[in-house]
Amino acid sequence: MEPTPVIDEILSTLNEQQRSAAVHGRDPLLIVAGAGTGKTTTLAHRVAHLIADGVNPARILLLTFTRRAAGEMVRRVDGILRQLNHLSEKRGARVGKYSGKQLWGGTFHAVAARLLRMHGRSIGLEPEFTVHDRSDSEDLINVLRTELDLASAETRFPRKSTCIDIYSRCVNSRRSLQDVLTNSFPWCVQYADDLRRLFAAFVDRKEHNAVLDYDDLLLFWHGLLSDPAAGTAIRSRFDCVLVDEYQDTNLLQAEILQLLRPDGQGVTVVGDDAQSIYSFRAATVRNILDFPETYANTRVIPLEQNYRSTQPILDVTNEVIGQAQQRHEKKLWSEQTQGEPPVLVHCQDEDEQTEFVISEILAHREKGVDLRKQAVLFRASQHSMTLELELARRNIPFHKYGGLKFVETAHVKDLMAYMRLAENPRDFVSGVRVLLLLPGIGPKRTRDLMLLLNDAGGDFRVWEEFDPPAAAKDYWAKFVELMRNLNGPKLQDLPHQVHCVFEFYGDLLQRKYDHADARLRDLEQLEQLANRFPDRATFLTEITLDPPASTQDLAGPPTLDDDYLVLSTIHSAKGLEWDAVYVLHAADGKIPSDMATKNEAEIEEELRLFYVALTRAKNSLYVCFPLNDYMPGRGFGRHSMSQLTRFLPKGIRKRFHERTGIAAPAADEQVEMQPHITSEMIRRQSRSMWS
DNA sequence: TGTTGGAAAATTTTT
DNA sequence: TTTTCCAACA
Repeated sequence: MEPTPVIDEILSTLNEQQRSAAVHGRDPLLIVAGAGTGKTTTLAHRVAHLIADGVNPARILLLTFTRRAAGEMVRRVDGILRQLNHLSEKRGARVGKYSGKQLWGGTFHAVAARLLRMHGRSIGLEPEFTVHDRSDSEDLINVLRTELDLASAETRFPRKSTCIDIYSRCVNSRRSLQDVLTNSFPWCVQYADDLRRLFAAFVDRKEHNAVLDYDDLLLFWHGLLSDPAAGTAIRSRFDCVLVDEYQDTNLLQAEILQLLRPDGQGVTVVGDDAQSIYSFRAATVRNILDFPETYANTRVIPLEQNYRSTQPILDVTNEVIGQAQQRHEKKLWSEQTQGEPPVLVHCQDEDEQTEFVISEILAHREKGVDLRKQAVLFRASQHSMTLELELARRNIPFHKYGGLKFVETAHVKDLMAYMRLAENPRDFVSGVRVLLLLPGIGPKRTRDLMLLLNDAGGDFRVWEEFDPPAAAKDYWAKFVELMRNLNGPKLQDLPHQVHCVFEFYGDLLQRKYDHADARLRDLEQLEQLANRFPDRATFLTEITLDPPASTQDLAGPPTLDDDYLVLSTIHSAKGLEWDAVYVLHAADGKIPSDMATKNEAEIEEELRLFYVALTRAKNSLYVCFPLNDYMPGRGFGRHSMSQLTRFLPKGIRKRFHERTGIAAPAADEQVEMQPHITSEMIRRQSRSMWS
């Protein structure tokens, strides 16, 4: 079917490169989209065009990096389609009603979970599996490490998180243990045999417990596609597959894409090699660089016109990324030739940096730039601690993205473990977590009770026979009743289930943790959150695969007059933009991070990360660096580390306006401006300090 | 089972 | 400097 004149009209808002990407046929397509070049717009128009061209939206798969990105994409596609329907009707053209709501969208992991619940049975995977997050996997590794007696070796065995890192990298980069150890974890090579035993047990145990972890979701999806019957079934579901942020996919994901569309027909990938920042998760920039060789007849379309930043900012970002050794040459340009030069701020110490950033943010607000149009970016979550305290003290609302999340706090994990054990009584890690909360019950009894439950086929009634130790007497009967009720007919309603767990667990929480009040309020929020999910399995899976990124996400859609500043790790800022951007701690040791300068490849990734931070800015860009700073393990002082980031050599510095920070007011002055502190501020603060 | 002390190791980004 | 791990003890 030829595109209608109506769709041509809608596509007329795109520039030439964008339009040719949108109307490209079914041959493999690689869109190399520089920062701020209208990537989302282009992709949304392409999807709308496909649908208008007769492709059933339910047969389009849109793989994104976060659920937020997926939601945004669906919203945009739907908007374009509504416009299309409207225009067609006005012209009296006969067109079917199009909708973007039926699109398959989500992260690789979320889509994997959906497909595995639908088709898993055909490869012998029961659909009732629960999903483990990273810390659950660490817990399981820890159990197995003890069982296999690996911990008592004379030399120190790698810690549990290192074990998971190694395992995960093997799976996601499709490389052998030996290979991964030699290249990425050379100090663990001596444990190769023990690790192999450990991982074998890990795989067995996950199967036995009916759980899948992040890596399994991809691995099993890959397996599903490799199976002749199931693979054909999945492949026949989709006509087109579009992948966003392709530079941050790993080899396993690239193979999944290839298995989905072996000939590349209907495949579109979008990305920017200059923004590849997830190699620690085994992402490889080779996926996007090698795409044209992998798929025959690939058309490569670059997007170079930037609609986000002013030219003075682009001049700097172009030069910064120009320092990279391996990249696709491209020069971003903007029609907005005028603008303030970016500012390089020399601060004596972190307090001065904080003072400068806050006063500048307030000045911008005075000039009409809302707080929500401004963002403070940093390399590591910890880097914003001082700023957060000061913002709270001055009553300036903010939201922090990245770092420790709500669902990773111990009390939320506890509550979720009850729900998960009810959903899947074979889930050993969740069972252990829940049982250990009871006084008088330790590792030994926990193990026995879980084995008992397993033998009973997951029927919690077997626990009624158990004679609890004195300390657990008060709790045991109530606990078993709770677990039975969670799976009984009386407690169908999900928020009510959460509430019942809350009532039982609240008591234990107060015995176990400090800040009990704040934690209890978190759990109330969780109860509210449960309202948004249709059933328990969906709730558990979604919360694990896409946890609320900030506390704001829990409060529901923000109201219009709700203005707040954004604080974010650079990683979590990917794909976003603000009028004014402040980059903190642009000093060697922090950017690039001390921990990521072992080799050239790592340093180059830090450079790209810095590039991502700078390219978030539309009009104003501030890069701050404190001269005197605290460095872990070295104490406080003026360090050689604390010099301006190596990513801004003299030549590039010339493009900045340089200035000094603002000294913090004297101590007594500060006391005078002390505002009232709300519980919300304290909660926000304390939350970020728990682990 | 639960707590405590001491030694050793790590210190970032996240689906 | 702080966190994590493990062994010994109550």
